[in-house]
Amino acid sequence: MQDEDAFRAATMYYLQNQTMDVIATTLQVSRSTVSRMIAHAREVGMVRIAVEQPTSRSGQNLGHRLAATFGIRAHVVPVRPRSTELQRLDQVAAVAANLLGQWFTSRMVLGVAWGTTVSAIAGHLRRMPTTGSTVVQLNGAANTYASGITYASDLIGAIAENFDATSQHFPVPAFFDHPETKTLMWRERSVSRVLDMQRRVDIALFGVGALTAEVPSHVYSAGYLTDQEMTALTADGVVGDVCTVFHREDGSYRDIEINSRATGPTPRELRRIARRVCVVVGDRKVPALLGALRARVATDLVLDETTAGNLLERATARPS
Amino acid sequence: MQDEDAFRAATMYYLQNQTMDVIATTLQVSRSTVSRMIAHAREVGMVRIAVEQPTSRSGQNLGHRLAATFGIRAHVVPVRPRSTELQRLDQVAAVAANLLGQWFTSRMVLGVAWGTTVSAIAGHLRRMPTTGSTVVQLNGAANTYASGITYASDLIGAIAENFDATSQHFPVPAFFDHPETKTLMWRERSVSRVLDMQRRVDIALFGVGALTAEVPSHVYSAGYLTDQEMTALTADGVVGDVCTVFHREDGSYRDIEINSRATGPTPRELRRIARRVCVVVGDRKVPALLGALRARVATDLVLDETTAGNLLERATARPS
DNA sequence: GCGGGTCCTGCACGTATGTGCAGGATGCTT
DNA sequence: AAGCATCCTGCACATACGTGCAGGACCCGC
Repeated sequence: MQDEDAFRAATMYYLQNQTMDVIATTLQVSRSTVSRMIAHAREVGMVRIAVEQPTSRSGQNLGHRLAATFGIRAHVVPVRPRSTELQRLDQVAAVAANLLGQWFTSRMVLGVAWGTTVSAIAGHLRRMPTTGSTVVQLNGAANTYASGITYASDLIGAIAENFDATSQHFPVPAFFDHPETKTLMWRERSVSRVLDMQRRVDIALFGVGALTAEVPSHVYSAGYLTDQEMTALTADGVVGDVCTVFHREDGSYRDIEINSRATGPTPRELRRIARRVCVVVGDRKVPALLGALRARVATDLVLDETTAGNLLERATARPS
Repeated sequence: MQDEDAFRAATMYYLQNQTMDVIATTLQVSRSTVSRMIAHAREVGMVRIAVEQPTSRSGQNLGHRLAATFGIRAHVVPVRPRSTELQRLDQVAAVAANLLGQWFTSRMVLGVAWGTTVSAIAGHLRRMPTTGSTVVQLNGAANTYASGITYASDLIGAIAENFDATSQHFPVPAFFDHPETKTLMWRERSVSRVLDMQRRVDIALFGVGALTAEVPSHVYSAGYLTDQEMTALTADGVVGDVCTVFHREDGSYRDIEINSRATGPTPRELRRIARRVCVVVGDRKVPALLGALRARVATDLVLDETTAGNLLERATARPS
């Protein structure tokens, strides 16, 4: 049996730290095969590696300070000082994927937003079979120009497949044009089924969108919003969004017209979810992130250390 | 900060799988230092590695068959077919130590027996700081000839130290000469304090002693039992012991005179403990192990695969 | 301020590990 | 049964990693 030998090899390698040569002899195969078997074992999630903050030490480091400031669990990812934002995204996504793999188990429901960040995370997931679990899309994804559904749909599908979970898509646009349409659609059974599932989410996974971005987030670039809408948002003091629901830097999100047409859960709705994992990379996202944290959308924050530093600085420099 | 950098290095290495060279550049140290930092991180338990049985597959393998036969969780350790018993002990102990490290956390109470097996496990523990936890000795250790206390005491102390736990010794002989002495001692506060702690044990760790051993177990060799007592045990059909309480191959342990003078918990008392980890190596221990399992002393069994094979064979060949 | 610890680092070397490639097995198709 | 595609293996090489050793920083105590 394929996996059986991989398990033996992985056990001998990681738990008993034998060299691959010894394992090869035991299993009567070549050393290279053992190398491949162990790689396989890692890929299918048979091997789980966790690195934990040493418990001691006076909360002087970024992680503890973030935790103390915002009442969240912070996972600060070390990155090289001069790495590009894309590299950082990759690193942070790798860590987030690992964490998700540890937290998500059988019979759970995972809610995911869609976007560059979540997509990067999906790319780093390591196969981990579960049973009876579900992956549900948190916000709509079709826009006026392209259906956009393929993208979000592939993403959800890939994540679900990774966990052997069933996937639940959300067949609505990111924003409705008219609030009334939303009200009506929300009564459709095809939609309300998804909404029901969203209420059962155990872990939510999302990034934040930044309105102020030099490189605009997917939501703003791909024709989801008109110029007119963008202007209105700016005038309202909006800095970004979480799951297509916009907010200001102080964490408020009321009286923002477009939110009545948005399809994702509001911060208030999100807060009903036990574990809410927010993954962020990029200094330009700091104001949006600050607002998101003040709206208490996250219980866990995964970010690179430079962004973390900037976030803390801005949070303490301009207390809301 | 020492640990801080080790954490960064370990994260980059294990979670983002960067090469040590890259990490060295980032941290501005030499690659060898990074290698040492990561080794350090592993040693202090900052890195946790678990290997899990792939969930699938038709319970044809030893682990599943053992689990099904005895209603326990079985952890079968792969070993080289021609390895010596000492090597196997080493391998199995490494795995057991790893499992213990995963299970034992802050504010728990760990009960340990003492003996060759437990001693080997202690040697493989990786440092893992906890708070508010306790390690308590499960059975007495002084015999007629030598105090024996040093040995058991060092063992308990070493395990406790590994977890930053307080240790609770059990200052009584392995066996009393007269049952009445036991009764009286059990009322002493110094003893009853330990007994109270034993009742709060969350995880128990022990091996099994085999009476039939070619190489006799510590308990039988070191002058703990007289020749006369050994003869009596054999006549009674005794095959081995768990925590100095003897049992027969069918799992019964009543009407064995010496048990009334033994200091360890009986199977019945053990069964009150939620997790009971039995670690066994050696074919000669199979009959004793079989009896122990039938007495339901264990919830988790860690053993090498040849012993596992023999155990299953004997269990099915001679159903009690 | 000087000898003698102890601890830590980088170097250099040998060993352990990952991977492109080519040959062989297996299984499916025609 | 031959043809073809796919998968798997071992070889050989390049790379990555662990560790003994020697030099330097630091800390004491006198």
